[in-house]
Amino acid sequence: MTASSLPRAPRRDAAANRESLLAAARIVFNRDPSAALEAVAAEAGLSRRSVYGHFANREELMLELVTAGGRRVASALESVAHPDPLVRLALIASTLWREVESVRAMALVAVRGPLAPHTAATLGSIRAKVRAAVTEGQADGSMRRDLPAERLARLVENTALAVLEDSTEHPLGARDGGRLIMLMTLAVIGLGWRDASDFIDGWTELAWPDATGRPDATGSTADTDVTHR
Amino acid sequence: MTASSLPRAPRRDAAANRESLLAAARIVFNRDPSAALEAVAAEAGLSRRSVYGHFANREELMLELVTAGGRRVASALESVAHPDPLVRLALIASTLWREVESVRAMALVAVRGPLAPHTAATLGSIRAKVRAAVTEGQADGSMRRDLPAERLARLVENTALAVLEDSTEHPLGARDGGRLIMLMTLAVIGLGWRDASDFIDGWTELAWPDATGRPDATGSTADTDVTHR
DNA sequence: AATAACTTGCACAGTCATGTGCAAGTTATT
DNA sequence: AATAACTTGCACATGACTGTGCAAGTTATT
Repeated sequence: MTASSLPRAPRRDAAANRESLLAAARIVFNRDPSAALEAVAAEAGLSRRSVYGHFANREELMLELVTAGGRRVASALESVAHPDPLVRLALIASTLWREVESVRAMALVAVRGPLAPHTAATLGSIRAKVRAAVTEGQADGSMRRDLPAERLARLVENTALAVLEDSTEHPLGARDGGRLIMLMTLAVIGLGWRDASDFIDGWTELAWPDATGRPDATGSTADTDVTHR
Repeated sequence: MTASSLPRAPRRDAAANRESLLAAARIVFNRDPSAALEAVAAEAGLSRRSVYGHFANREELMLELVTAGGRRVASALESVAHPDPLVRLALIASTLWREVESVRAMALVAVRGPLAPHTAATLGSIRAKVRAAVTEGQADGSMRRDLPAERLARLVENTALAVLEDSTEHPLGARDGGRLIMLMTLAVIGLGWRDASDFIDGWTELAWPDATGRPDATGSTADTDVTHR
């Protein structure tokens, strides 16, 4: 006796298909944000027509994709807090690394398209956090002062994206990627490479959160060769 | 008596229009690589139809744009040579800065599209140069060794592009831009910000080529505030 | 087993951009 | 002033993609 004598409950496999479509969209649109829905459907193993059974139109699919990603990223970033602005920046960076897929999807769509304003809202909260850390770091002398905070913040942001992008074409293990994005962030912010390495190693909160004691969940690509100093 | 009694010589204004179209294409496609030819024609003050009077099709326009840019960049880079790989890298960076427009146009098209192989050839020569400098720098200890040369070279490349892109939305004076792109390159390569600044100031060949003695040709945006240490 | 929920294929209308043909204009050149 | 070179506007064919309607299937649920 769920709800009196109403027609019936929606089928469960439909929800699954909906998820398949979203997953497919993430993959396909990550390659080419303007790919046809046909391609998405194919990736999901469904027909183009059925896409419209789950989403009103292309834009709604995109929106769903981006808001979901946005929520993930935003919630992941909420917990980031640390008195030292340098540590905080590194934490933001490595957090983003853990959300690569979401971040990339958003970044690609956010560039242009009708969703730009929508994504800007989510991306905006990240920007604010970065911006604050940078201003603080410049004030206490731990970050370079030869550039205005706004520009430095944008450079940090773009560098992170660059690492993220590069890692799609040239895959990186989870832990190596996390370290690399921190290294690059610290580099842009003004640290020399040895200082950056030492800095990361000096803070336990910047160590890779290793549930077990084993190497790497995502499989450490030999390519990286991050020799830790 | 130029060439016997042939029909006639081509008109000169036609060539001018052709140039207008190329210039317009550079502007429009820089905003949106997949913009319609209509937009390009409009930017050039011509009709869409006339585009086809100068170029067989969209792709030919693109090709022309990219090869022209490629030649400029390539020839500008030919003269870059220096025993010290760090200086060489900085020189490559600042040379690219001087070719922003060409570089951006190429980079945007090179990403995807049918011209990717074509641009790859031109970009390839830059890559090789960067790659060589990096390998050399790692060998003599002047560049970070915690990353494999390939990846480091790509990071340098992407960082330069990031600076270039950022500078379109947030303009930079010619000299400030040149300095910034060198600073970022050196940062990625491993130098701390003070070291990078000192390094640039220490080599006369890295000083901004000031024909006269006056500040800046492109107008120095107060935004930059590059306080030189 | 009955049935509503879902998928599919197809047909169709609508949009947008490309590329071409042609006739009528405008403009540089001789 | 004559004329070839060039531009323009319009019409038209084409192709890729979106979004919708509907009939005929398939499948989960009761």
